[in-house]
Amino acid sequence: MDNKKVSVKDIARLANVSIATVSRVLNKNGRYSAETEQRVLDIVKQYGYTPNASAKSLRTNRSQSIGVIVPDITNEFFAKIVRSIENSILPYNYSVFICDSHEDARLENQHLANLIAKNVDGVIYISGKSDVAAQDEENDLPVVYIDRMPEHAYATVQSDNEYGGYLATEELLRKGCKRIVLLSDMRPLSSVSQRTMGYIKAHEKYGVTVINDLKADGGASYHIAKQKTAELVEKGVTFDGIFATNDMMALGALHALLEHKIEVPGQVKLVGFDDISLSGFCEVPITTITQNTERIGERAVKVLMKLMLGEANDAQHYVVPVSLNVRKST
Amino acid sequence: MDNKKVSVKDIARLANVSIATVSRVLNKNGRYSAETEQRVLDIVKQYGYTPNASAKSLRTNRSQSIGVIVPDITNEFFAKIVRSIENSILPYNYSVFICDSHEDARLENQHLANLIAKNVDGVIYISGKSDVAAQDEENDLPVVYIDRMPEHAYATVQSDNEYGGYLATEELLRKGCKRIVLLSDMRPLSSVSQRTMGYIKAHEKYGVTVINDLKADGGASYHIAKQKTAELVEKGVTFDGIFATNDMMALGALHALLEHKIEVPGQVKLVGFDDISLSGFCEVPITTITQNTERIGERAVKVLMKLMLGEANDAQHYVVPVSLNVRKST
DNA sequence: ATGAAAGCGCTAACAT
DNA sequence: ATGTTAGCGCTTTCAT
Repeated sequence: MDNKKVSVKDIARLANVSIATVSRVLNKNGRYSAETEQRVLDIVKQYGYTPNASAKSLRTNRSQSIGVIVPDITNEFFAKIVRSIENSILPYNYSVFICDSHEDARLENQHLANLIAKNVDGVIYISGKSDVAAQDEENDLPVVYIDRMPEHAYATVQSDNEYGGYLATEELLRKGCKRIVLLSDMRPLSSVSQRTMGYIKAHEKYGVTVINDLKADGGASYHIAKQKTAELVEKGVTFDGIFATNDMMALGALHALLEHKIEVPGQVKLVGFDDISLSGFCEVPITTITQNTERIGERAVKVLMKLMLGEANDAQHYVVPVSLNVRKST
Repeated sequence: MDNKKVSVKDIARLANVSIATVSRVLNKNGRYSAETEQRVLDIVKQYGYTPNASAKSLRTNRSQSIGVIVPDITNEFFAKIVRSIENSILPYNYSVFICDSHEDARLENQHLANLIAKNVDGVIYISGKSDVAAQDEENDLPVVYIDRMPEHAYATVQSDNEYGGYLATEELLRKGCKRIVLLSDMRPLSSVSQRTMGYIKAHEKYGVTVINDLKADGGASYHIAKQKTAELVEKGVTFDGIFATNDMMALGALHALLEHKIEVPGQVKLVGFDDISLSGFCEVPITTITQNTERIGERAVKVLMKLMLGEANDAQHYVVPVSLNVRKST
């Protein structure tokens, strides 16, 4: 965007070589003398030449950029993943388009179309879509799904959600809880059902019966969780533990309990999931499952690079470990 | 990225027109019959044709994408702005590159260079740089600065920081505080100095002397604020109010006070800035200044569009209103 | 080791 | 109203 942007042509002229040679030097393709290389590089530096990405992209059909589609960049958990993705791909000199889908499938598709039109080399995708990846199959765009796994996804990276659910529930069980409410997102997200599975398995392991009445489904939001919890209390349901499938819901539950003068962890113990900073900073710091956002982002980039370079011969599925972060609520 | 991507050429052939006509239809440049238009559009739809952005960009020298440089996408305040920017520019069919600078000037420059190489049409920039915008002047890339204002910036959008600082301090003053600690980021950020100015003006207005010993500078972080506040208490400094220039710092202060058994708002009242959700969810919900992230993003996009379209004849400086959100800490 | 030239897909003169 | 054509800046055969 300089007033008069210099091009290969200019560099070639100034260095007394052909444009082909300039291109070779710039791309380290060999077949030039050390001397020529130096000369070209000097001129390049002197004139602050940078190759025109559009031209390059047009010619090579690769754009050196990727897209990342997230449900809500405002959510710390997703923001951290995005940040890790960016950090991890920076060394490869890729740029990243961020698309916030607002948990809306229509917007997701629009964004995906935009990204394709922009010639991205690959996409990292946290999709709200529970099912298939139909349109991704058509075009052979490399896509790695993270956090939520649509069926038939070829490449995925996710936390060990089931074990996380297990750990969370086990923590409650070990601290003596017998009637544990499962406060879960009702959307058909793989992450949620996996966490639920962990909840069930922990019960089995500890020989405690899962009580279905204690399931309180709803949206993933703070408000719904708060309301659902309040309802349970007001209906007189007895319970001594809550496992919320994410921290925002755990926080909502906490507030509902506190408002009803129920002591945490005295009367009811509480575990969340994600480990967003809110869970550590609230009235009663909440025990939670830490997701390693750093690792998730790194791994997603690694896998995507593999796909983009055509080095992946078969499906790529990665699971990153989670850990229990015990705080005051248990 | 389809297996065999269709091009204007294909569409032209299939529709029995020239490629020029196809281009005209697609860009609504007129000089074609309604009938031709229909035919072309049908074919386009039928074959799912999308123009190659690289080619278009190469030809027109515009990429239909912008860059956004933020200090920390993980910070809810910045994330909200990013989201608003995205929402606002979506209708124009621009894509946005996100660059997280980690508050690091070197990274900022690298990102900026990358963006320029990627041919972005403009940049929205939350810079850590306190000074100038030297290199932006060279290349005539449209840049709008938000939140933090380097000197000589041509286009800026920011909150009414001074008034925010005034409102915050006034709230403390009106509730009877006489000795108000200013807990501020020591980095030379325009936003901080403006808020400080508001703090001073409020004192003047209410005839209360500003006590310089009560200034506690430090980084913008939770931990530093907590530590600084603890120090004040331990040194036996008397104060009855704290104005922290952002919510994370306010939270740090709150925790330090609580740990020292100082009642909030009983003994010390506290006001923050930003209105991130954390400030509403903590032990003692913190009174704060709400920044209208929505409006900031919208306005930034409006201004940037103006610049990109060459419609701005002179410097563009916008200030968006703030408001006081009274909670429990005052 | 180097150069000439074709062509990626598109837009915009310039014809007609 | 429509077509022909040059050329954006680059990579990549194919020569030499």
